[in-house]
Amino acid sequence: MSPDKITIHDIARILNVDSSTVSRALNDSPRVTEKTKNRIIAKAHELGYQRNDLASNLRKNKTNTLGVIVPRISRHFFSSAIAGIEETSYNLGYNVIICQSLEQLEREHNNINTLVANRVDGVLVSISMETKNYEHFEGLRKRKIPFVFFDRHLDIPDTSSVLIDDFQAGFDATEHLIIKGCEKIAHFSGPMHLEIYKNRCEGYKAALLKHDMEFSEELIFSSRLMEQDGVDNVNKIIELPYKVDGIFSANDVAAISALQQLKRNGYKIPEDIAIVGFSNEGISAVIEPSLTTINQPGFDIGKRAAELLISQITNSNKNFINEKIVIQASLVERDSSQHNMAF
Amino acid sequence: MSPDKITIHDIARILNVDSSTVSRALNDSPRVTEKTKNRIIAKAHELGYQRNDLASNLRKNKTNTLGVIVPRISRHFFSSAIAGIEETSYNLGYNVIICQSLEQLEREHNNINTLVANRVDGVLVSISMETKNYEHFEGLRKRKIPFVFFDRHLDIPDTSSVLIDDFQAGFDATEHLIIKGCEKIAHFSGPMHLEIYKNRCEGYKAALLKHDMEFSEELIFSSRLMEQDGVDNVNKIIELPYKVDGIFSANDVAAISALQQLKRNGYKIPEDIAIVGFSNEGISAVIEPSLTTINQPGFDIGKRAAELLISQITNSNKNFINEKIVIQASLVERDSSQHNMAF
DNA sequence: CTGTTAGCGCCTTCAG
DNA sequence: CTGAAGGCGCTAACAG
Repeated sequence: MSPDKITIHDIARILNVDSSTVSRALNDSPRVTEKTKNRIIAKAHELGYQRNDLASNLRKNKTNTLGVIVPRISRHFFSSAIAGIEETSYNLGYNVIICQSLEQLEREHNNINTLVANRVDGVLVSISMETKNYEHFEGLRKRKIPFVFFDRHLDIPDTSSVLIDDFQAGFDATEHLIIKGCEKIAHFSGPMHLEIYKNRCEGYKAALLKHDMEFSEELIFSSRLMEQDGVDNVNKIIELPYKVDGIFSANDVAAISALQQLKRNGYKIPEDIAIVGFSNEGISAVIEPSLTTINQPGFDIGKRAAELLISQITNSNKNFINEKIVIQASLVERDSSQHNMAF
Repeated sequence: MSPDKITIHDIARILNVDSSTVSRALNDSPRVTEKTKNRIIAKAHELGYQRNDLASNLRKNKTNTLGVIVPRISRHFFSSAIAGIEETSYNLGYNVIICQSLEQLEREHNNINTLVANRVDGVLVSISMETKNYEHFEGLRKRKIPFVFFDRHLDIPDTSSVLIDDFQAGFDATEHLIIKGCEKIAHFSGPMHLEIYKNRCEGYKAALLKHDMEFSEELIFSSRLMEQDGVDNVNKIIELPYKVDGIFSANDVAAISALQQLKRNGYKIPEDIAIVGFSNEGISAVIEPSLTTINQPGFDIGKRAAELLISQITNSNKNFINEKIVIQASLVERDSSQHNMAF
């Protein structure tokens, strides 16, 4: 007999029991004698048996697998979130299938189809920049596959999300700059149809309002989350007829490239211009202490999202309830999270 | 009929054909009339049918799924590699299941079991720091599941790997410092039982030798890839009775934390001490231009590894051949790879 | 406590 | 070109 492809039937035949007994023993059913159970387990081990989860899952109609869709795995925030998801899943006996949308709606659509075809028990998703409506998520709902948004979400009724309090974070970041004495604060934003960027911008505005500072559209710079954006924005800021002495960047990429571009132009940070940028575990470790950051706890968000999803899977009566977990982002001068130990 | 769980039998019944015809049509078999094929496809679409890949895979004994095991997803090099793997897999119709070993042998073992149970068609793995022998990979071989190492590998007969030319990279890095005029060059290493760190160190030694420079054990600092290591190493260097004017760090974490610690101590980079550190797409974008890096093309390695594995899966006669793809790491002053556009 | 039976949903011979 | 039949490997009812 070839050593690959041992089945419960092989074990059953060798031990002169029925395959269902083998199945029960291997699943640690209490309805098998300790003795036969041990015999079976020993033999299975000896033969190097590995259950075929495909068959098992097909039969049980449950895969213990979560699907995850992120815009881009290599963005540190998302890989941190995936690490959190994986950690929770591993502990709770779930596998994880990862998909990237690469910010494309069509791919996000395909990802969902793949996950459905693989009969995942639930889906965690952070939407692409192109995603503006939710019809493709209705397919999941129809199939009773629960899903939870994390970070980038759509405002769909009866849908759970794990989010950062972006309004508050934007407010804190801006107020921090105001308190430091900044008088002209620019804001680097992201695609404005994404809730997270809208909310961060609202926080920015609210902080200005609270401190009786003038708001000007001219100081809002949109962005496609590219490195070049930070450079371009700095070039525009330098051209302005007045002096900008603070920047609140809602995305880390622009914050860092802006920092470098400012330095190239002889600016001192934070003396000439203070910067507060969004960041997350790890990245802030490599940038200068001069750059204050709003820490996005990606790992924690992943963990919480996975926990929430799995609880919805387990208590199937709780599917598709509207549960919002809002996590506060913290303003830090220097990120000392343990997750920056390796990047 | 509930809208979830449509099967080929449902479609067959509605259309008064046999389920096998539906199966054929949906798989675009040439042995079905265009007309019935279209009828079937239209109806499937209308009902929102999604093939149950579990059943299909079980029957076909092929999952079109690759398993990936990495030490830690959130390390940027690995998330880049995963991005490359995912990209290739997506294009070639494969799914990807991701596992983390978290640098633990036991988890790596569990990961393999999980992947086997899920009947992946092949495995891509970068081993944990604890992995020193390969008995757990023999299980894969027995089951005829091909696997390919990338980056961190074991030297197993008849096993393919996609690697960086670490010796050459270490040599180049060190020679770069020598040419810049450094006379005392320290080396920050990693766990020495890992081939990659051993080879980088050998490259370092070879460069010193070529340029008639003295090699001293005192200037080799080992590391567990923690941020603290760079700090500790710098503190030791400062205490030395002679002046160290160059550092070649075989790991990015130590390079960056060392850079910061040196600055805290008033050193100017690269005037007082020049540093060359390993890095990879993205990370070097956030560090100072003063820090020269050896760029590890993680995305490319992932791509190549996935291509190689899938080709072995496809040509099953080519399984378990010893194919080594060696990729050159490039020394760059400033990484301008497109993949650093977002992190 | 163990065996028998019957599928999970799909694909693939083999007939017609 | 299409239908009938069988089985991938496993589990869950139902007997005994």
